[in-house]
Order: sequence, then structure tokens, then C-alpha cells
Amino acid sequence: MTTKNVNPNVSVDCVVFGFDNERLKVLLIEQKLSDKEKVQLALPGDLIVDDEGLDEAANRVLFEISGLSGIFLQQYRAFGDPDRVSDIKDLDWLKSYRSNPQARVITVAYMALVKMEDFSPEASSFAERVFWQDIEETPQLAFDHNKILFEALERLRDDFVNYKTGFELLPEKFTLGHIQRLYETILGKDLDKRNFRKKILKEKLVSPTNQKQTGVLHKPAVLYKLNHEKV
Amino acid sequence: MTTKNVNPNVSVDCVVFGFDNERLKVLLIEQKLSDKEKVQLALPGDLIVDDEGLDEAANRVLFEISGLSGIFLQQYRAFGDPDRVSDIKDLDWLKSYRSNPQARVITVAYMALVKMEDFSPEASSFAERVFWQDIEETPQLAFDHNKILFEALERLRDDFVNYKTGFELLPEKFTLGHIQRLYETILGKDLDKRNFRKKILKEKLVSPTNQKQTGVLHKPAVLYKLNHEKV
DNA sequence: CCAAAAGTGTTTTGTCTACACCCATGG
DNA sequence: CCATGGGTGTAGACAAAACACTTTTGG
Repeated sequence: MTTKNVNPNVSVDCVVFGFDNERLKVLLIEQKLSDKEKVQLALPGDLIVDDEGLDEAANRVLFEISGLSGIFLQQYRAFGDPDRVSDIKDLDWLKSYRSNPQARVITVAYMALVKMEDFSPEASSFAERVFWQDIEETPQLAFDHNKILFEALERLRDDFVNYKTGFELLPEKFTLGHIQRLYETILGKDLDKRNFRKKILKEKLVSPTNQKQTGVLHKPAVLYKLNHEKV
Repeated sequence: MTTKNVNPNVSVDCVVFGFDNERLKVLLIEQKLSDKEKVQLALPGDLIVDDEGLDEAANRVLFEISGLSGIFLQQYRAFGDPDRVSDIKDLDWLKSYRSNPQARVITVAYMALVKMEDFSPEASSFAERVFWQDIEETPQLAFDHNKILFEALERLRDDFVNYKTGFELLPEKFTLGHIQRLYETILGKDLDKRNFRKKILKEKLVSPTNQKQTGVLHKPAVLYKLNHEKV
């Protein structure tokens, strides 16, 4: 597919995780393409533009589809197999959106955790539609995006084993039960309630508010908030 | 420096660590350049060629300067600041070696640990000279290579804190004292001999041979070897 | 009064740290 | 016999894991 002496296209792709108090979600887009038959789902991403750093490009992509800025995006890997975008299913899109469609595409992958409540998806130059996808039911994605997503998930789990992250996925006020469900979802196993609480409280990354849950059909839980100074 | 609509150059750079039983070393090259006044030191690296994956390119670079293949190279970060190669000191080299010298260069950084005894440095297409540099005395390097090296070092230390890596830096047969000196060098602090031995032996990543050191002016130590299955 | 999740301590187990002396070799 | 690093065990502090019952609310 590639031709001699053509510099590669370089893009960034963003794996944006959210959590709805029940299941882990990832932000996907529907590619913009006139032939509706061939539209595919993909991770949000775009070619970098001149004079733009990689982090900057990733922030731009996230901003364009969400209006969010200032979110912590972590670069975790570059993907550059020469044939990673050469699958037949991806050709139409490449032809419409790349000024050098014959050149390979190297992508730098970023991941971020966001509160779903902060999020208002917006169509953009590269996305017809933006939506949250349940991670357990991820469909086939364009290019090698299933692989890119899989590696982000592995990285996410690594970040969770030391119990020091993930609060970015929760709403402003949350219960210890919410955090525990989040950890259980991401680590894929049940955790002991008492031990979990001891650990989380010892880290002092969250502190109780003087509010409680309302409208639940059981004993209402104390609401906690993030200790921003400590994170 | 950059011009509109020119795809970036993409390179790989390799941070190759070695250990001489005393100090940590990194492999550097002297850039090939006709004006000897302007020659700089740099990490070994090269533009990727068409139809070559990123890992493949990194392996090629390492092979060209060392004859070594099959070494585990770990990608750890892409660097893509738009002005990372635009310093005046770097211009001559860019002009002689880049078919698109006006385009920015995005580089994907790899790190590797090698046994110095396996290593025979060789000049190559991009290197006039190849040599081991003591890490404590690293000079100014071309481009942003000091930063790339610094991040590799941080990553290396992270990999060491759990005491499960680093044996790649040691010769075929080594003593527990050798491992301890390696860990002390990389972690930058003294470690308790008894506790260190307990930990290393518990991991079962090394096993004793029935040989001992010879020619040392103290009690000869048992030689250990790597348990290849476990790593 | 029932269902559902919140909230709460103690015991056991394993891991990490600190610490001091004798041993085998070459010179 | 001296200098040099090799080799060994134990006690105390701390962290992790296992485990069951009472409480508060809405329905």
C-alpha cells in the first residue's frame, strides 16, 4: 500500500473511559462518510496538524467531540504497523479523509478518564456521531482500534491495582459503594467491603461530606468527594 | 520551521543500557557529519523506512550498531513537540540526513537492557562511532535526546522497584553481589544484603549453578544463572 | 416486616526492616 | 595473619486478608 519516500501520516487516537455506576464505557465515534453502507465505528482521533504537539493534538480531539478541556490525557503507546490501516474495510474512509491516502498512518494513543456527567458529546470534523459504548459489548472497530482499546484497558487495570486512581470516573459526590463497584468492574473481581473501605480511607484521597444519599431503598450512604489537593 | 501540508518524518531512538559491574552505561553514537566541528553525540536512531513497523525499525537500529538481534526492546514513549529538532545546533545534521529537512520529526523511543559482554559496537549508516557512556557523566546530546534518556532512566527505575528485572544487564553467570550492586546503582541507594538476597531468591528468577568465583581475593561467591522460563 | 445496601473490628497471615558475626580465599 | 566481600537468622512493625452481624431506609 505504501509508496517509496512518502512520509507517514501521524495521528492521535483517544481512548476515553467513563463509568455509569454499573458498567465501564468507552467513547466511540461513527466515521463521517457519504456512503452510509460503509460507515464504521472507531475511536476518536485525527491527524496531527503542523506545529501541534502530540499532547496538544490529543487534547484538541477530545475537546472537539466533548467540549471538555483540561482533562488528563495519558499517552501510552504508538502504533505503527505498516499495514495497520490497509484493511479493505478502511479504504473508503482513508480516501476521503487523507491528503496522502497512499501513505501509512502511525498513531499515538492516549487514554483519559472522565466523569460522564461532565460530558456532552458533539459531532465534529471527523465524527458523524459520538456515543458511549459499553466496554463488554465492543463491536468491531475500524483499523486496529480494537487492539488499541484492548491495550488501554490493560493499562487501566494496571493503574487500578494500587488503588490510587479512578475517581475521575465518578461524579462529583459519590459513595464508598460507588468506588467499590468501579474497582470491582475494572479489576473484574469482588472485593471485601471492610478491607476496601479501610484502604481507600487510609489513602485520604477522598473525604466525607455532610450529605447522604436520598431516594434509595436501603440505608442511605454518606457522600464523599475527591480531595483535589492530594491527587 | 515546519511548512504546511508536509507529513512529519518519523524516527525511532533507542536507549540501550549496559552495566559493567560498577556503573550504568548508555550506548551513544557520534553523528556522521562532514563538518567535524559540528559533530554531536546522540542516541542511536533512524528514520523508519517504508513497510517497516516501529518495533522492527528499533530492532534494525540496534542491530546495525551492535550486530545484536533478538534483544527485547520496549517502546516507552513517543516524542513529538513541533520544535524538538529545530535547535540551531541540530540544523546541519538535519540538512544532510533528511529528505524533508523542513518537516518536523516525531520519534518513538525504545529502551533495552543488554549484556555488555555480548556487545560489539559497529559504525553504521547513521553513526560514525558507537561507544558506552557512563550515565553519570552524560554530555549534552543532540535534539531532545537528554530528555528522552532521562525518561528512559525514570522508566528503568520504575521497573526495578519491584525487583523483577535487570538480569539482562548481567553476564551469563553472576553472583548475588553483582545483582545487588546493579540494583544499588540503578536505585541510587544502599540495600541490606540479607534482605536483598531473601527477596531475589524468593522470586525464583535466578538459580545457583555448582560453580564458584575464582581469582578473587575474598571468599568466592556461588555463581547464579537466569531462569529463562520464569522471565 | 421485608429487602437491600451501609456500616463497623478483630484475628491471622505474610511481608518489610533493622541488625552482627563468622567464613573462605589470595596476597 | 590480614583484608575483602560472601554468607547466614531472628525479632518487631506494618500491611493484607478473612470473616458476620447490626443499622437505616423505602416499599
